Amino acid sequence: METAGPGRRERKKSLTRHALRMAALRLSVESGLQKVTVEEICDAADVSVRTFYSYFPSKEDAIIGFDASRVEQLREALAARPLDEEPLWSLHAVLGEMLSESSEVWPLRMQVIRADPSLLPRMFSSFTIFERAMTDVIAQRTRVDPKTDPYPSLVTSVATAAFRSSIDVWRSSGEVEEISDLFDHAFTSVSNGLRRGVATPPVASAPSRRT
Amino acid sequence: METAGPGRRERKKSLTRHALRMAALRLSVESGLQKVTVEEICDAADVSVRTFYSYFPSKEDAIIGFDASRVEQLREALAARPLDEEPLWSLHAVLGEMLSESSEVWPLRMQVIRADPSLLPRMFSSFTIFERAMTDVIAQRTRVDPKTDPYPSLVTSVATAAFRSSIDVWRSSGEVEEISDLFDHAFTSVSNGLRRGVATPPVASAPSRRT
DNA sequence: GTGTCAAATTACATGTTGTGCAGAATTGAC
DNA sequence: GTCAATTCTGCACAACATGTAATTTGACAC
Repeated sequence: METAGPGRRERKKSLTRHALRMAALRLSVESGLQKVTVEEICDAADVSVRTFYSYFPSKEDAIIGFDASRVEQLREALAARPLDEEPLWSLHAVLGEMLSESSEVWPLRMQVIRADPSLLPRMFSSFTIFERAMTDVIAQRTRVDPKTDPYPSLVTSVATAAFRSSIDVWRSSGEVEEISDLFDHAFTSVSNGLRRGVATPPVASAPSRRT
Repeated sequence: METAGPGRRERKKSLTRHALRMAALRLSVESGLQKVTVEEICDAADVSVRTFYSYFPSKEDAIIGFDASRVEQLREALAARPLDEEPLWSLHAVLGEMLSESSEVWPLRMQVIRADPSLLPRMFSSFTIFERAMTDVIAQRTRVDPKTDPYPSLVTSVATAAFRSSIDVWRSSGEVEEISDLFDHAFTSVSNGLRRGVATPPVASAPSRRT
């Protein structure tokens, strides 16, 4: 055996974490998050209630929270973008990757949110750590101090705003349009300065996201 | 007497609401929101705990929540903007008004947030109802259906993103710069498509906000 | 294997939050 | 003054979230 990787301890931890998250999702899909108690989630995952709170600060975070490990992945993804790319489009690439990730949690997550839309703002709140990471990387790449130069913070918050808006419209339109189209369009529109009436040509200056 | 206005009932209600909010703010400034219990707030405002929850859904909302009445004011402010103004700049005007409002709550609010920055994301979450209102008005003004046309949603979320980012940078820079300058600069930058390296001339295409 | 240490899990106790409910008090209209 | 509607209140109660101390588990050296 050569799978050095993380030891049994770390492996069990992420297993428990995942079990808790999936239990929370599955139960919430059935009955709605509000009707599910932490105790039920823990019974399903076979851990004590107290342990739950050492993995997630609250019930909601098990559903819509952002993993610190995931943030690191995305940080590296952003750092790997070509240096001459406009930061806005680098973020487009990273967020697009996030959007199209075919994990098992997204469909369930969306189902829970559909039953309780008040979770959506809360989910976007949890993007804060992600935004901070992106801001840092962009500041590094553009060689400015994020504490004084507003640019890195502005680009990331605008990019996530485009992301948010795309999901919102996608949802309120009955989830009928292709979300990646809305997403691409949003970035093109932002890149054009959001001028009204400017017909945004279908992904003109946008590097294509899918290979 | 001719002050028809709202009757004694409504007047008392907003009085109680305000008393609760101020009590929550004052106590939180002293000890931090987490150390303050709802019971203490209610004692200070001289109402029962049960009554508190008929005014605010949670303790945090008393501090950073968005009044429905305030949303209506801002809705009207947006509707009153000239019709030929770019929506982005209409929002700039409305949000700017909000930023420079010299209410008694903002300084206290900011002090509480300074002691517990995790309230900031939560506060922005409460902007949701505001964003929905703005989206509606802009859809009306541009004569599109906000359910299918992504433009209104996109402009508002980008505008609030610029707002958010300005506050963030203002805070992390030690609150030393003039926030309205950061704010104006952010909108100019967005209007220019966020292109890096494009020297954003100090409020070029921006209509001046202050008379 | 055995011993040792650090980390993780656990049960227990506890304070707080948020809600349902039913009765008392207040308000405004007639 | 009567009456209906609204608001406030006290009480009960489930669920949340955290501190603490004891126990179990994994990692590592010998």
